[in-house]
Amino acid sequence: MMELKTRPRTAQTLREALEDDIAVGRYPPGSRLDEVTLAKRFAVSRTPIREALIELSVAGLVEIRPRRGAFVRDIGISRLVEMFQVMAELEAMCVRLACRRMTAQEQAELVAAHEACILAADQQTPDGYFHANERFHEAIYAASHNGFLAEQARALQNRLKAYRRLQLRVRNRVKGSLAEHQAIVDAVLEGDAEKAENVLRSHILIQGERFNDFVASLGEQRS
Amino acid sequence: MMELKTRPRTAQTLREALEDDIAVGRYPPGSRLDEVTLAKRFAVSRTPIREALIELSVAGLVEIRPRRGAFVRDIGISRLVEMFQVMAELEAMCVRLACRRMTAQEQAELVAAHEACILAADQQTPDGYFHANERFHEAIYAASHNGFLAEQARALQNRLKAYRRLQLRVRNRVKGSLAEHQAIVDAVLEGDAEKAENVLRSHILIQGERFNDFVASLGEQRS
DNA sequence: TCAATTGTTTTTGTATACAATCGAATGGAT
DNA sequence: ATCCATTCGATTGTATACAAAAACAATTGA
Repeated sequence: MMELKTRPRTAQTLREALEDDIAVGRYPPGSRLDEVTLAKRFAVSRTPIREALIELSVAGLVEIRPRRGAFVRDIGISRLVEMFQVMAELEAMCVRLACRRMTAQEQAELVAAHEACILAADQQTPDGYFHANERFHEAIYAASHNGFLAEQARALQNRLKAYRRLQLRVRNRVKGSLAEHQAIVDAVLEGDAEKAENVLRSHILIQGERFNDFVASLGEQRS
Repeated sequence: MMELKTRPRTAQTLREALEDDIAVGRYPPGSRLDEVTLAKRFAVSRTPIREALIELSVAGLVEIRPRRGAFVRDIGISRLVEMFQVMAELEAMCVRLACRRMTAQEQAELVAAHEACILAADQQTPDGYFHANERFHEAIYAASHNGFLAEQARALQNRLKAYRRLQLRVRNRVKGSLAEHQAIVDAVLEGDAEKAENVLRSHILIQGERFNDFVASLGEQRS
């Protein structure tokens, strides 16, 4: 047994805790989320656990099959590609708007985030790059000045988190990602909305494709 | 008092029932959704009511302020415009994909839906047009062959339902909507993805603008 | 040996009971 | 009369109890 009872100090919600556990692979896709087990783990009753699971199911991370329980949603590769396609379009929309509306501070933040990415890439710390990358994209969402769009983008990014993380393991992907970021920053600073949009769109789409390759290569190894 | 106890025969879920009640204006924006009242109305305990409210809050229709209850989300005019902007982009993406990938049956369904719209418009029954219109857009979502995208589009359309309904009351809007539909169908049949995308995008955006006008005109009346 | 049916056990779904918090009302002081 | 504090009521959040359904196991029959 010997389970850690719960996450220590941070007063996050149950939903967030479960979200992280799923993203980090503690509960792998397809696995069953037993209510009483979770209740014991977090030292609460089943009620708040159920409520958290319902939230996650609406958010799409978990699938609740009536009368038989909650399962970590196992996203097929084709659906994953679909999700990256939508993500690409949302982000493209974000930069397009950002080009027109972003303030000087927001431009500065974008550049700063980009430089943080470069730094993190130098240090060969993939997790560091992951976080810097999140900051970079967040800067774009915020600069769109469309709060609803930003929320949608964040929500979807969150759902894809686990897969994006994996994706960075692909050979030379960090380097490529960085070059694409550079092109995006350049286009934004030039005010070339169309170019920025196109570069960002393919920056995201490429992730879906690379992930596809990644999975395919796993399949080859096995055979 | 004299409340109807619950919707009669249809075995919809609690969430759907509340969704409809909100869309139809039974619970206007900003109003409080008292758990015990709802529980009595639907003749269930608070537990399933709470779970439904949580679903609605994640879906964005309801806002849960901790320790003080659930409220029908009052969407400000500017946020509404933001939502229509995103909706426009999602639908544009749908037709773009649909142009490339739709089957003959799907084309036929789109045309059929369009004809149903014309019919409903002739009969001057705004609610009839509303439903025919939903069918038309659903045809486009489905034809995108991107299941995730279709889900997102449906979800957002659902959130905007109440406002789209109101919006059709604007003078000559049905006529204009119909003309736009015709242009979309034409472009799709020609296989002109770019044209279809642009027409559909402005078809949605116009709704946000018209809604804006609508609200503004209400303001004038009051003063 | 395998299939099917029945009985047991586990787990979800719902109701109810209890605890904690918020807000309104009341009362007192300036 | 107004403002602040305290108390009481109402309502949310959580725990527990109960009902119903599904998964599982065992036993019986072919």
